[in-house]
Amino acid sequence: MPDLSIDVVAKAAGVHRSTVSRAFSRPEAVKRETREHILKVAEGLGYTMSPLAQALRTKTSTFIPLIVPDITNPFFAELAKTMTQAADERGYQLLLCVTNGDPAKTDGYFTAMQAMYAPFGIVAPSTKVDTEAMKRFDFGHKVVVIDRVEGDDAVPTVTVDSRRGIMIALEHLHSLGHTSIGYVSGIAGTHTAQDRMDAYLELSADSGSAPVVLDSGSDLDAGTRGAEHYLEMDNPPTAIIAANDMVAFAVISALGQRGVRVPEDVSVIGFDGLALGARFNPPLTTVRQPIADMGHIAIELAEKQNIDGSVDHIVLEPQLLVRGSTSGPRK
Amino acid sequence: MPDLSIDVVAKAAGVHRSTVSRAFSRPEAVKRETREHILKVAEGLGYTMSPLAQALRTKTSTFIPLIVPDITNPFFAELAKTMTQAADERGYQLLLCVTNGDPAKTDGYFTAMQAMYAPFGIVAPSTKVDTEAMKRFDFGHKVVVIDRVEGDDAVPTVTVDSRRGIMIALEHLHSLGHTSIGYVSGIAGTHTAQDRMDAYLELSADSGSAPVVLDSGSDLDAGTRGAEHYLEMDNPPTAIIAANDMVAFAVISALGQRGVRVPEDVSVIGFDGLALGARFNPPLTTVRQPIADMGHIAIELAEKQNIDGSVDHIVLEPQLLVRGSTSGPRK
DNA sequence: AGTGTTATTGCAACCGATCTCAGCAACCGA
DNA sequence: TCGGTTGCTGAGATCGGTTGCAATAACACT
Repeated sequence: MPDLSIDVVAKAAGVHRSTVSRAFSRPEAVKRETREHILKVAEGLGYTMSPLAQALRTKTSTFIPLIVPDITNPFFAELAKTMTQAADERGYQLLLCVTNGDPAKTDGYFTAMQAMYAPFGIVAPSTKVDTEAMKRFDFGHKVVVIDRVEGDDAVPTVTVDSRRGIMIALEHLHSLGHTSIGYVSGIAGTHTAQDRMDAYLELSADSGSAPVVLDSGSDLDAGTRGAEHYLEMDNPPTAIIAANDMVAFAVISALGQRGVRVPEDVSVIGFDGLALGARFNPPLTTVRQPIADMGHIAIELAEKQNIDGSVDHIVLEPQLLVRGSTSGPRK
Repeated sequence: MPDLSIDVVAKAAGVHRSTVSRAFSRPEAVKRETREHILKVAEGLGYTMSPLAQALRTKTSTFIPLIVPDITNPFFAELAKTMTQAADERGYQLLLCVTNGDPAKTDGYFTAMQAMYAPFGIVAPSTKVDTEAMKRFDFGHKVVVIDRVEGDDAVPTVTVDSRRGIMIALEHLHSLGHTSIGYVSGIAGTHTAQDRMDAYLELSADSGSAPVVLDSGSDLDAGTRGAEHYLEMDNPPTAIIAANDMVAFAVISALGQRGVRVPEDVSVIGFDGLALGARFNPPLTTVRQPIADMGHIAIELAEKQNIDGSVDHIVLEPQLLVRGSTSGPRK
């Protein structure tokens, strides 16, 4: 294809290139027939504007970075999926940035995105976000965080109500007759992770039963360790709340290897609502986060902040998703 | 930050901007001290070159698109993960493009990437790739496909030896004493999927036992249907090969819901070697694909093609990964 | 000293758009 | 008929770099 630039189209349409430019990016500024003619000619040539050149000139592109610690984690994968779509709908291109939990990489992405004139970015952190540090980057001012942040900082956030989620899990388990309910903390050192744990501790105490934290680690093996701890107990709980679905999988897997069956011997409930959970063995009962909504909302918040500088903190409602990993306690 | 352009740095360093440009992109063309001075000044200012401006001028960027049908599928997620890293190491930025199985989207991404001067791209297809159609796009000439393609076409590819993989699975099962081995086909209508199926049919016949295809669909429910089919059989096989890990998960899950236990009642072996499989219940025995290698190789192939136009077809060796979902047949 | 390299650096056009400003024609009311 | 809008289009500078070419300096050799 002979290089297609705006000038080529302009010549072909017999107008100046500034007119072509306007025909595309500010249609109302061009006489109707002229515009239609130009568009037709452009179409015929198979011409599309160069996003690069546009970005360079206008200092604003359509790249929007989604910074996640690990795309292999289905939660982030689902988030990425809905966000690509949400971004697409609005004419953005999602740029997936994987940090592997290295905060330094986040910084690197920030400056890179700044250089690409990204209008804003979305960060799904793996640690408690230090908004102060973040703000040291120009780009830190145009970011939406998918987690809670400390204080009511000037960074928009989307989260699900952790306390409510744990409450739902607890209620479900109570309604099945469980009174001794353990907890396995999970991957990621986010505020969200912290909140879930705190909520468990608090609500558990409220209901009169002593909390049993089987593991409070934040690495991939929390589930395995939690299961081991469970096995060592004389009087293990009859149900376990896992801080997230991945941990729940690990718990059930580790338990299964020792001959403990779910939900016959012990009930397990996760937190996330991953699609994958439906195909687990057994299908995982879980507290569902509206991941798709989070993706859309994150982008909306970002746009909103960009326009009027408003900083919102959206807290979504979790939902109980009953599948097969919970049942009444073993007699 | 006051806009940092090459001219600012040039002024600060007391040289012309072309010298600054060279100091960065063609170091050997600048006197050593000058270069070091410039770099120091730039560093002090916190300056980095605009990839956009560079791309615009040189007509070649560092964006490399990875086109996948579904990032939610752990196979693609793992691929994306290793590829981001591989890309990073070579100074590229991976642009994740999700098609959701819509071929039209692939076309769209092609032209978009062309416009961004991506030097090349990687496609992990969800259907048999039509290289002819692909070549109609300029960008189709700079793509590496993660699948086999028809004929020895002019498109570089990376795959794992499907036949060998199925053979490994079969051998493993045979060695455990299984003689009746079923097969559940899987997600994706790729050549790879086809090859696995064909290999099963052929090798199965070779070994004297009649092939039992429990399901040949290519959607997400293949596993579930396969399990149902299994349950309806009078003389079900004692082992099942699943076309990929996700399907294996679904099969085991569906079976589990009907009280059929793996591996006690029936052995199941997957194909992919997903990390997730280690945390399944039971941990999934599977034929491992060297996904990390595939990512690196894909990028190498692309670079190679870019440089000398060579088109290679790399076929990797799969490996048996024995975990907990296979055992001897039930007596 | 004169001439021929070779190493460095500056100059200025160019990549493909955007956008301000100016020019021009048509239209309006007095 | 004339000054004043209003609507549309063209000119040309600009975004932040790259690069071929020319200019200059430094050094070698006859």
